[in-house]
Amino acid sequence: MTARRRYWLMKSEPDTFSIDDLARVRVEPWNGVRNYQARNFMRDGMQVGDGVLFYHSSTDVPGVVGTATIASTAYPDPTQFDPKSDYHDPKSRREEPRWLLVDVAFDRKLKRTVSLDELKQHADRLGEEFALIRRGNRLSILPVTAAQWKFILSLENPK
DNA sequence: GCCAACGTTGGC
DNA sequence: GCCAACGTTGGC
Repeated sequence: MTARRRYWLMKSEPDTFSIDDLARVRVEPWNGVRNYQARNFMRDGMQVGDGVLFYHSSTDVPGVVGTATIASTAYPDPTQFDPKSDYHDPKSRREEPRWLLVDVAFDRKLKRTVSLDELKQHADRLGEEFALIRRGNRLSILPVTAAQWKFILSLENPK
């Protein structure tokens, strides 16, 4: 039985891990997520084969820069147990890991950045409830509908 | 660098 | 279980 393909948006700071980094390594364990809502999306929502909009945050022009594919279901994030890691969580126990990750595989880099600014200009098409374009949104993983996915990628090609 | 938004922590 | 203080995210 195959679940219908779902779509997600995943943020990354390009100084830390960019779309070019993903293009180089091809598959990356998406470690460091320390937010329960984002974790739950990985744990309860993601399936192998789901589509990912790769988003650059905290940069000159924040926006969608590429696509990727979910390459594993969720499993424990090893960095939570590493005292030397920035992502170390001393309260997490191996018998009951608090934080999970999924593997993300490179798909392609967009021909240009579809900027946050542009997405905001199309709020009517994306829907007011689309969390990315709402003020104060800090969630690093968000669900995207099939219609949003299609529309955002259509913006890649200028008219 | 500033600051609004908002999730988390901890005292009560 | 409330909520103030604190820390982090992320756009600008």
